[in-house]
Amino acid sequence: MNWLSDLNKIETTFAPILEQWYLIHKRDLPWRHTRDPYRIWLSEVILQQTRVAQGKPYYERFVNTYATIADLANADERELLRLWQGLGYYSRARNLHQTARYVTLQLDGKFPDTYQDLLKMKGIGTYTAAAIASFAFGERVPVVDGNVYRVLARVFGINEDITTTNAKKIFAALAMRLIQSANDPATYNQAIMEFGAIHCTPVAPDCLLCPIQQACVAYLTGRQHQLPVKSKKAPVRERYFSYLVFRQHGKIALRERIARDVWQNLHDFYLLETEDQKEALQGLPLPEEIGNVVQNSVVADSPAESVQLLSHQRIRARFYLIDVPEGLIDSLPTDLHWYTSEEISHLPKPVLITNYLENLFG
DNA sequence: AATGCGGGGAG
DNA sequence: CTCCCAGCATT
Repeated sequence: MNWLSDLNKIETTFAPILEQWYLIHKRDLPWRHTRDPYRIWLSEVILQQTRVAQGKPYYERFVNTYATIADLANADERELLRLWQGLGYYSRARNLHQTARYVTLQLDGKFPDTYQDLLKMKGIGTYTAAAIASFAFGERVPVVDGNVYRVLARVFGINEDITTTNAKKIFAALAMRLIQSANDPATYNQAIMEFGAIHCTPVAPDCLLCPIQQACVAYLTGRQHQLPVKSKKAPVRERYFSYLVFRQHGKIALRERIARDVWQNLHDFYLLETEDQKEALQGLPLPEEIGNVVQNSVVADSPAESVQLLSHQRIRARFYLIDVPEGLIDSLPTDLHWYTSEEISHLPKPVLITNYLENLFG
């Protein structure tokens, strides 16, 4: 059958075509100049769900601060989180630290060097394991990330919803067949992601200059903009935060967030969350533990609302600056700690908090 | 199989 | 505004 031979042809020529395209069009990125598994791992974790432009300065700071995995293993976790601040998905930083310690202490500093062993590390899933295995060790295992889903869905006309388990199996199997024809697995893996990132882009793919245009099912059927199929995500949760910013002698009270919630292990102020919008301190249900203090303190702020948009929540926050009189400090909750502005600058904090403090301190 | 987890840039 | 980014862990 004709269609069968055509399909086989594109399956075997796909990888070499992309590899050739890559050699001409690739960007010069810092992690492409090393085969050190530590640096490759670092770059891959930073780039999880993160654009190259956003992650690049963080990568530079991390390799400068922690030159080796042993340095990272010995790092203070708070300092590490401070360096990660602003990048989001903070569990990545904690998992990074945990794996650095495991490799340094339990594996005698020898980074796992196969896909299967890499998968066992905290924070390393199928994508990152494939990336490290191929980039650092040349293993012939395909990366499947958001770029790959998009490129393969279009070229091969796959309509499966990419958020489903079935789709993951289909794409993984196809990717495994395709990489068999690559001249070099590492180059091919870089190539397909780079191709998705700068050529076969989500909104405006450059089909007119595409090297596989005549083999692309989406192009030939005019469905570039329908593929890949991705089901709707859950609606954004609305949350209302009222922060009580206790201040005394220029120090401010913060505490570490420990609940299973956004910004775990980062620092913020005393927080009252309500089910609906509260526009003034008077409307807040003040708990016993702070009621006395607030009643007898000077409230300096009549705060405007600041909004922090996450991908899954919209947090509307108001900050009430509260000058605590002498003697009342002992009646505040014990998990609050007092810091100077200098000390606060070293604490890892959400962007919402950092922005407020910049406003406060100038 | 579903859900939660940040922040920012592009269009 | 919407989409989605070199995903992963947990339940």
